Amino acid sequence: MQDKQKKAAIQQIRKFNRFYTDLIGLLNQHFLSSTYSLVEGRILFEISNAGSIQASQIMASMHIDKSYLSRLLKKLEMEQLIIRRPSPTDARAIEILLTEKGQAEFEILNQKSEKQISDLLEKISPEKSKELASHMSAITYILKEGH
Amino acid sequence: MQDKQKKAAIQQIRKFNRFYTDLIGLLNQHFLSSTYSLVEGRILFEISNAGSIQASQIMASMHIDKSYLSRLLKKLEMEQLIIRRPSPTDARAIEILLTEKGQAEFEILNQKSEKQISDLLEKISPEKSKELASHMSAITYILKEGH
DNA sequence: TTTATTTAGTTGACAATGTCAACCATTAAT
DNA sequence: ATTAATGGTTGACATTGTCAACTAAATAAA
Repeated sequence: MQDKQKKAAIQQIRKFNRFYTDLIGLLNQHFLSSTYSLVEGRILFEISNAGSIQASQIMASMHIDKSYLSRLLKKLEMEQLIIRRPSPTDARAIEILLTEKGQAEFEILNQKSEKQISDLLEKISPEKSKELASHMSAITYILKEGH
Repeated sequence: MQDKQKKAAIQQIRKFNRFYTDLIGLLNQHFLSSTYSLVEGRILFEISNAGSIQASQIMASMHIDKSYLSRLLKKLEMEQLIIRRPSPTDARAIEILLTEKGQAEFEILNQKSEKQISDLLEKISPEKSKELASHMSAITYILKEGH
C-alpha cells in the first residue's frame, strides 16, 4: 500500500522534471538572445551575491568544472566585467570582483530575468502567482531539509 | 502593495529556478553515466509514450532543432533502437518506432530514472514525498492552465 | 492546373559548451 | 622535510547544439 503511494510520487516527480526541464530550457533560450550565456549570467550572479568570491566557491555552488570555469572567468575578465586578483590570504587562490561595468551589466541581466518571470506571471492571477511561489518554496525546503 | 507581493513572488520563483536547474543538472549528470545521453533518453521516452510518432512531433514536444533531431534519430537507428520508415499517409514524413531492443533499453533507462528519484526520496519521509509530488502537480497545473 | 507556399526531413559547416588529464604553485598534513 | 591536498591554468578533445541551404512532397492560391 505504502509502495503504491511511493510509486505514484515518483511518477509525478518525473513528470514534473520533464515539464520543468522544458520550461527552464525555454526561459534560458530566450535568455540567450542576450550577449551573455546562461552560465556567464549565473557566474555574475554568484559574484554579485557574494561581493567578492573565489573561483573554487563558484565551482562548488555551481557544480561546474574548474577548467571550464577558469576559461569563462578569463573571458569575463577580457570583457572587463570582472577583476581577478590574487587572494591576500591564499597565494594560490584568486579573488573575483565585479567591475563597475560588470555590476551594470549584471543589473541589466537581472532586470531582464525579472521581466521574463514577470511576463510569465501576466497570464496568472496574483493569488495564483503567490501560490506558485509558495509551492516552490515548499519544494525547495523539503528537498533541502529532507524528511 | 500588490506590487510588493508580485516582486516577492518573482524573487522566489527565480530562486527556485536556480535551485531546480542545479538539481536537474545533477540528476542528468548522473544519468549521463549511462550509454545514452539525456536527449536520447527523452526521445526514446517520446517514442515509447506515443507508440509511433513522427519526427516533427518529437520536435514540437521537445523544442529541439530539426537538424539536431535528424542526426540523433540517425544515430538511434544505427544503434538499432528505433526504426524509421516512410509514413503511409505522408510521403514527406517518417514514422518512428522502437525496436524490441529499443524497448528493452528504454525500460532499463526508465528503471534507472525511477531508481534515481527513489534514492532521492530515501532521505524524505513518505508523507513529505507525497507533499512534494503534490506541490509539483500544483505548479504544473498553475503554469499550464494559468490563472 | 500550373505556380507559389508551406511542411518534413537531411546534410554541411560551424559555434558553443563541456570534459579530461597533465601541469605549476602554494598550503596543509604527517 | 616530505607527502598530500587545494586552487587554478592550459592543451586537446568530445559532445552538444545551431544555421543556412537543399530535396521532395503536400497544400494553397492564381
